[in-house]
Amino acid sequence: MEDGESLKKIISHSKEYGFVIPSSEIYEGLNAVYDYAHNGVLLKNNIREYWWKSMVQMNQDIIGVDSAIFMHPKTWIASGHVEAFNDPLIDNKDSKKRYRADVLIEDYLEKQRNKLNKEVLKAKKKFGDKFDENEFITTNKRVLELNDRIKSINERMADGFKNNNLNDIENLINELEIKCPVSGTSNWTEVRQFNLMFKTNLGASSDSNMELYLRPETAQGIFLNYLTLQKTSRMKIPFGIAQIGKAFRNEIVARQFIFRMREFEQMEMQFFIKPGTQDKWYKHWKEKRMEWHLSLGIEKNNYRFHDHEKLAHYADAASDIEFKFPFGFKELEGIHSRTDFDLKSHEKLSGKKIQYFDTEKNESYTPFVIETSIGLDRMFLSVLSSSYSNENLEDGSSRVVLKIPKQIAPVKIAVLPLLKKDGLPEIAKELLNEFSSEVNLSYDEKDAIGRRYRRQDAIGTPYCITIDHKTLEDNTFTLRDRDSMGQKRINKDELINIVKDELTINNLLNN
RNA sequence: GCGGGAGUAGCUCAGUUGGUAGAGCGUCAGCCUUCCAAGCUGAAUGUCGCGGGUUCGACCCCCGUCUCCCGCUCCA
Repeated sequence: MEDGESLKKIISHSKEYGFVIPSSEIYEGLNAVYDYAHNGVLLKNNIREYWWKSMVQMNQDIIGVDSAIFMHPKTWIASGHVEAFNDPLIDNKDSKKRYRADVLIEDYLEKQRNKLNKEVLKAKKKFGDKFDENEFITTNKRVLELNDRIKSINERMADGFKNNNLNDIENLINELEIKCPVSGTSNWTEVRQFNLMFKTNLGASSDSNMELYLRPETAQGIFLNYLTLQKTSRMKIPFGIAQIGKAFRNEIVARQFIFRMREFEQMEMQFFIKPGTQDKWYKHWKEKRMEWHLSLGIEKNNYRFHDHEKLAHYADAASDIEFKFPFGFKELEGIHSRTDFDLKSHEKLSGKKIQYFDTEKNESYTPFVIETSIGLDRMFLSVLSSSYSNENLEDGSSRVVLKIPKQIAPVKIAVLPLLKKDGLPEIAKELLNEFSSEVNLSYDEKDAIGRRYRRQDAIGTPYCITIDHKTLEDNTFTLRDRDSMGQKRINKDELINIVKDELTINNLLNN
């Protein structure tokens, strides 16, 4: 199947069977905003629960928090988002390529510096011991010009960026006749500012309000609360703080269904460690997190690590767990060694001491942090896209089946009376009542039994239980398996065991 | 934001050189049926993405706009 095709199929299947639907559709929808319908919520909740239990409930050294989406605006100054999330961008009209305007100038500058270095090296060789770099630069006319140019560009860039003056940046690009590396032309659009954080106002009246951002990541809610959480839970390093919540980014291009949305949900954990131990813990969490993914039982080849070469400003090591989505391998989860960057900058900006006191050594220090951060919506899409399959059956017919890992399937068992008479529906409903507090069930009495099986296949229900006339005599029923389509006769005790052994999230956790 | 493609019922799509819409599947009601969709009968469902223009008349032509997919771009 072609990639584009298969994503399209998943999108329409998602809608038709109540997983994910476009937001505000009666008003023509909103770009890259989606709502989760009934089966979608069930699946999403299960993934969330699986993550939370395995990270928090099963780790005595990890605690939880649920911080507010609104945070003090200074948070984002300290975190570096105010600076780093404001990109001036420019397009080349010929090549249709888009660049960060400042990077374009930086690259140009880099070239000039290389030129200068070459000249210096050449002269060095020529003059040997007698060479004086400063003298050379100030006396050689050509080199002096080059040096002055570099200086002046540097200054202008600093000015332009300080005042956020897009015109300055644009003029500089035009003056320097910077060319697009692809088209080789200087046919540029104007420079535009992209702010990747959503702004809103706190306070209803216009004179008393405060401008703030919707959080672009949940991590800062952990860092700001780090010391209070550590103290109130009496945690000792190493320990972690986990959080699940929404984050918002005004992406330039939000696309590919729920893969990149402007409003999304993160599940992340910040693990606080002693400085110097980051290599060990980074490795530890990389392995741990991969294990977690693989324990779901989705084909192993769908996952791979991607170690970052270019690191973000806060990290000293970073790796992604990538998943093979219908549109290729893309980031599913990030494991970052964040050093003490965040805590240190909050400490600096707030003036409050945010350190850990080590009672054994009687000294305090700023912990280092290892972060694991996974997109819940991406996880959802990975489950959905890897479980979707269109099977051709021996009898020439076909079926669409979602082979979702049983333990996180939205509906675990469908209870189906073979006929809707002779008391069969009544027995089915009794079963429903008996098990619905344990697992999510569904009841269906409409249409031929085969059709009902297919309906359950389409939403990924692992088992169907069919009540027939024999049930009236001996209390047994047919158990039909989603993946093999095989059937067998079981009694209620056996059903209880199946529920207990196969269909709960605890089964995943105990493996 | 650029380029390409697309938007008609829940889904997949058809639609006569412009005369205000159809099919299959699905859904609902009923019948028939003792285990893998496609037996029978009946029914509902669309401001043809949205707004404007041309026209006596627009799903169809023109302009704008929104949304989706692909490529580029961007990505803490």
